[in-house]
Amino acid sequence: MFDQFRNKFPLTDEKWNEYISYFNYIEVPAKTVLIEEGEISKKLFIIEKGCIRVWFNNNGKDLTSQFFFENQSVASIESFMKQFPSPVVVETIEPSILWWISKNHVDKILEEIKEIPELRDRLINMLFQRTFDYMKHFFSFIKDSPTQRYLDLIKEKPQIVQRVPQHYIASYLGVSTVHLSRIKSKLIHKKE
Amino acid sequence: MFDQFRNKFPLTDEKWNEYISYFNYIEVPAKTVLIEEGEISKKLFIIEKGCIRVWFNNNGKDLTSQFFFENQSVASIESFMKQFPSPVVVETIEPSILWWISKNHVDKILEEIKEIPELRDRLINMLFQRTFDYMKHFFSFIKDSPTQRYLDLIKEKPQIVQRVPQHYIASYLGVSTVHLSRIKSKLIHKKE
DNA sequence: GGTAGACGATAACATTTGTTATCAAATAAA
DNA sequence: TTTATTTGATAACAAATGTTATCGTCTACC
Repeated sequence: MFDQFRNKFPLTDEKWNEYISYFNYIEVPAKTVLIEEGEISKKLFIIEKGCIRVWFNNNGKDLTSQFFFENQSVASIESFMKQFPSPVVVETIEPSILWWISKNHVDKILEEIKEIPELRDRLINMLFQRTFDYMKHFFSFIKDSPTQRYLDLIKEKPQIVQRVPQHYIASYLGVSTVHLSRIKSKLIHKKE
Repeated sequence: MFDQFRNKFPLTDEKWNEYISYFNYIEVPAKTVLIEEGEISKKLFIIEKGCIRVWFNNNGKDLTSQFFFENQSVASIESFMKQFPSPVVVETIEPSILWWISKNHVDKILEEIKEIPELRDRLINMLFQRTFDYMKHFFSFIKDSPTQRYLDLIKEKPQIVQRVPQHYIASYLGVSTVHLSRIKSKLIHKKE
């Protein structure tokens, strides 16, 4: 699992092995809640196999903010970084194989990494990149119609459309399940 | 202008004076375009007095993404950091007094700052914080009604409601000017 | 002072989207 | 296999929001 990333990190073998020894292997069924709403998140997950959804409860309505797949890391990021109650639920969609690492160990790694200029700069770039990604996602909400957002999703994140049940996609796009059905139906009839 | 920030930066007086010498003073009237759409942004601005709007053009429609006021720094941030064409326009709303600094100088300062652990960590925290702010803004779009977003705006950013013309606020909230008028009107009648 | 432009309210109508309910198909569990 | 659960489509109606047009007020500028 971790070997594929080995060459991306200019670390000694000792450090590398120390870091990967912090990770714990688990297998979980579909619909397993990994982090509950209100919980202070102490774990960050890496997905070896499977699919995870991050969502929050808005007056009983299920609102999905992100999906994650193989080789991505997942956490209730604000809760994990700042140690306050998680506003979101982190939950598997498919049966999944995961590796998790504790907050303490991540902090330790981060502190050490910051002293290595190359990795420090990469962390900073990653944070910039994340901001840009959020901006992009955010802009699409104000400027595009749900139909356009659905078309973009098919184009840019086909995995989501293929692997995720449609009502989760609706909650991700910010429309009702009924309306997403309508959108799909209209798209099909236009094509013909 | 810069003295008020002096004690926040653990720098020698020489460094501090060098850094502030990079800034250039300008005064501009209302509706001055500081960065055009498509331009590669070379400047970052700090507002001494006035108010700035960042917006982008979506099929002829004016969509506002952010407002900035006194003591805030403004740039077409993706364009400035990555040097690609700016997707947004940066424009004054009121007559403004500004200080700008060039990309080269910012890069120089950032490189030097990264070597000072306290400032480096503050930069990293700032980037995390920015991500969280974007997430928050983004979430409010999917979970709240325009009426709720307007009420939040009054509560959390009263400056915007007070100083910014209403049609810009509508474009910031993602609704038509007519609809924002309706929202205001309904709120007034409910209160009575 | 007068005039043009910017700004905001409102009405009438069109379009989009949500809600509730029902049904059918697929899937998982027993 | 049988049954329950999940998933998705569709119809009918309600609510939210956009569009276009008109009008009044205010402000900047000549």
